[in-house]
Amino acid sequence: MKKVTIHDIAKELNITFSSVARALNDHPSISAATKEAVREVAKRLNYQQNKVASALRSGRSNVIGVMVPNLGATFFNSIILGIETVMNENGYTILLYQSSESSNHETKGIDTFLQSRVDGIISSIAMGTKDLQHYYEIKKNDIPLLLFDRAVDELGVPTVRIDDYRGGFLAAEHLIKNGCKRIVHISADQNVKSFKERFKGYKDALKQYNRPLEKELIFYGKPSIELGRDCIKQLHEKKIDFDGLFAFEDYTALGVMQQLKEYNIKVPDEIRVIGFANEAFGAYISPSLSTIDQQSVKMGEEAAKLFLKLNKDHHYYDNPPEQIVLEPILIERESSHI
Amino acid sequence: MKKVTIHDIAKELNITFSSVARALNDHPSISAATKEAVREVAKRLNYQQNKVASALRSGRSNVIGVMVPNLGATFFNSIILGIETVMNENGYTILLYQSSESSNHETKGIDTFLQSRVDGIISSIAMGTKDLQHYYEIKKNDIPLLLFDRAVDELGVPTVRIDDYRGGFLAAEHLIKNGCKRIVHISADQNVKSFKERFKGYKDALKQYNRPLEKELIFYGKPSIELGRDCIKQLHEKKIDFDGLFAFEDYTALGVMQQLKEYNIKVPDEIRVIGFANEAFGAYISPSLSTIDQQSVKMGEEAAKLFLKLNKDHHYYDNPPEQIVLEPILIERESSHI
DNA sequence: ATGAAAGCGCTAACAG
DNA sequence: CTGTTAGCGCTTTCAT
Repeated sequence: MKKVTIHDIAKELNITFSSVARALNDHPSISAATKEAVREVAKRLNYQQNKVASALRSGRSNVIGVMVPNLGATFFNSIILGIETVMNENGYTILLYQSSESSNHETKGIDTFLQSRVDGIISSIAMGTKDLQHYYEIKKNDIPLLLFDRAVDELGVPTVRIDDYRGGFLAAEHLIKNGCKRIVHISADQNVKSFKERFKGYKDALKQYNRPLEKELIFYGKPSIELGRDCIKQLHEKKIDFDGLFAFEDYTALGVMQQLKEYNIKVPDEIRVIGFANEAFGAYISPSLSTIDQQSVKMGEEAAKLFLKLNKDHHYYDNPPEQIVLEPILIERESSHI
Repeated sequence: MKKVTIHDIAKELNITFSSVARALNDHPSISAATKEAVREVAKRLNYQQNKVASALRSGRSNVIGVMVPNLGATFFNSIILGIETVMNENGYTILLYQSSESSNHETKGIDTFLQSRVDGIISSIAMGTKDLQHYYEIKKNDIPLLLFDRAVDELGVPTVRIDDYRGGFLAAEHLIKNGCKRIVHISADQNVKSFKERFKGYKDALKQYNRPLEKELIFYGKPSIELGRDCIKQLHEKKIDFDGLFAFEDYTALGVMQQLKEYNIKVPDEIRVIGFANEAFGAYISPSLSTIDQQSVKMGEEAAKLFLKLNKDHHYYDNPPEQIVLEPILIERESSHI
């Protein structure tokens, strides 16, 4: 079945194909009668606009490239949900790419986006990315770029993230207010900005409430259940005394709770625990896990909205890059309650 | 910055743009020397192929439309992960669309896919979809269509799903083997095929082990924690005796466990519970939840692979539609163990 | 092995 | 209000 084009419609009506095109695009200088007739024939012939041709000619594709480090993470899936919802309402479609935290894949994805002539790119930078060359390439091509979560100021593009510092502060403050005197913090690789910020929030909360920062209460590792268990084992072996624990992400906090249970140490009675990220499981384990919500769906929505706002008049890069910072939300559950 | 095209490269080398095109596409009848030279200049000028033009002319876009009912569900996110991984390795990019379980949205999405001249569509049908018109439209356009999970035979297209019947059977059989005499089943809307099949598996397991099917042990409702709690409340009020429970999905099973805990009924000692879907939280609650794994990532991978295989020689619809049925996997955890 | 030429289906500037 | 015309950047057939 040969695809029907505007030429077929034109022939049917004895008008030119450009009139048809205008009618279909609801151009003001086309009579209502013609529009009506064109639409009728278009429907009858089952016409489908060829967006590829349209994109080639007009230079606009109505496609947005969305790049995430990891499609396996709830956080990024929620972001995609937010972006897709808003973008779709505004007539854009999502071209999806996963960098798998690799700079190479990321570069390939961005190449694909540029080659596909996307109208913009919304991305969260892969952990493996040191050289930002491929991101500069986007700007050089004058393609709107927006970064979320794993953002970096150096690029000078709009960003949406949450206030990790504030999240860390809230978590630590919450434990302090719940009577904790010696609060352990488990963190990770300090060149991931969010983790560093959470740590900083913790430190400043201690300072503000006149608590000392104690080296023996700080741990580092890779986000995992195992990390949490290990830390508790170490604390136990070294007989280090503590009554609160703030883990930089929920799975680590989960490991902590599991290991404490094995040692028969009661949460929250003896140790109060809080995580970060508000993973789905936290509400269902017992005791349920207090945590900091990152508003991931909202982050996606805000990213899309900011993008659309800045792109409205096609002066995306004209002003200093706007930065949206979302408030983290303290979720108080059983694990931290006195 | 004006985009560089094959014409620019041609000018630079004093050859025609068609030679450049051929060189870049590694056409056999181009000398190695020319190819080399072209590639060098292309790199130097930072040439980026315009896929839009290529797609328009060739009729192939290397884009696959992926439609899911709900981007908020872990299940579909895992499927997307599987599809993206395999498709990406094979040079395809994913155009993503969410139907939100609405037939209208779904139709709009499929229109977009067709207008974007995708090379194929991989979809899971929205719950709200009764009329399959828009899916027939895809076939009429001779665009390869593959359905996963929410598949329907009527369309006569390749499908990938898990054996829900077998899953239901495995779940019920597992409870029987763990000594359960009276097994409750919670299901839902029986016009969702998967749910009906799970129920059928349950019934046949009972039959095979010479257990009667008892109406008072069967419940229906909308997948939710509340549903699980409600059922337990009803069973409790009516003082119905039971020692096993198979919920058609994990959140319902979670509600069951929560309510049993409130009644101080011990799982698994007094009641053994199993869910379906292997949601992330199941491993972390206590007692941990036994369930049936749906192999969602694998389902996505298999969908992509089958699509690619059938599309290899561009005779996608030439043979009777291939059906892949994945085996559900019984995950034995604490909630069902004697 | 390379060149010439046509055209995919549309948008948009210009002309009337 | 409608028609004419010229491409967008590429693939591909037919010549040479």
